[in-house]
Amino acid sequence: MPRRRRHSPDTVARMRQELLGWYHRNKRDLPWRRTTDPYAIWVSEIMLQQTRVAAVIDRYTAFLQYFPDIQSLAKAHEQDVLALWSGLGYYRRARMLHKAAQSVVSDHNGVMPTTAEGLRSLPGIGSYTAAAIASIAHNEPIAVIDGNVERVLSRIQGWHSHDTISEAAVRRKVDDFAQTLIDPRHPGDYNQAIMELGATICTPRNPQCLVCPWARECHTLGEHRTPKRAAMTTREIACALITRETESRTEILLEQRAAANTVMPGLWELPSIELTKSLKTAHVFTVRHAIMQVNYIVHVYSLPTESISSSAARCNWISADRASSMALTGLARKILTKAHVIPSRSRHQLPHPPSRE
DNA sequence: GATTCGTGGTC
DNA sequence: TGACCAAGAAT
Repeated sequence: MPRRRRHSPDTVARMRQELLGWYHRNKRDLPWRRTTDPYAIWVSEIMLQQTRVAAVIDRYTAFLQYFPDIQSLAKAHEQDVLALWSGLGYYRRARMLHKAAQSVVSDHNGVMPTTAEGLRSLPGIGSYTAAAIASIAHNEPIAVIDGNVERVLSRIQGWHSHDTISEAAVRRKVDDFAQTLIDPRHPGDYNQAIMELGATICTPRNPQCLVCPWARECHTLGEHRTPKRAAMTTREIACALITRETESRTEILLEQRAAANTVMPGLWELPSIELTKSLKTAHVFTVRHAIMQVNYIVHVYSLPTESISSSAARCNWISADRASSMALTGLARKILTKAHVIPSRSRHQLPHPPSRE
């Protein structure tokens, strides 16, 4: 027996009109909405994965300035790609984007696949990103399902997992509903519109139902259940701030994380030292830095070079000027900024172009 | 299906 | 103020 249809074709048509009308009146002016270049759309979608719009805007602009097309990205050094990603997090995204660009050049004659199915075969492009690029850049009528879409549609229908309905089953219902709702004439705008609604109106907390274009269709007006998260743990660590002066410049000792490391491989950070061996007299300051489920309390010590022993194989003297444009971890960037070794990034100052010798 | 991967803004 | 979380993908 077929499931009861909750929305007639008329209702679907009205919802499309309500959403697209709201979007055209309220959409934010974002840099990736000013282009139709599939490569630029791609870069924006990778950066936006699990990352807020506000954090992406300047990084997107800088990335496209230094890698304006697939060819320039494909021939870049990975360290320079990571340098432009420094501080954004989830660095695997940058490495996969780089590898995917090389794959497009070597295996696809330099031309990106144009369908969601084709895009899906590139590293770093999953179902969401494939649908986003195909719909926005090529008008393919395929619905995106991200955290926003899942929340918006679940709230409208009052869907949530419980004893007899698994999360996967809810997800399948959301998929079906999303694909029913998408406007086949304006798939890119429709997909961006429903995400924009989730990001600005139908937010996780305190949804603005009074101004929501879909309030009339919504069964719950903002109800949403989220699973509890694992508690954060706290860990105390220490690192060494070691500088030296040459005739013309300040240099800082930095250590490159091993390529085999599962976390942030290849990125640069301050040499770590044992907490117990740190000297109180050499203490500079303490910073807090949360990475995933761990809240780090980081003690920074100013130490002589000799205190870095046998494990210093990956250490290099780096000029302060160059350090700021390298692939630093977010923590290293935070410490070097606080210690005034490198300048803080102003909002309008783009990251320096990758420099290599 | 559950884990893992970063970071900084928000309330 | 610290928990929450943001346009996911890979394994």
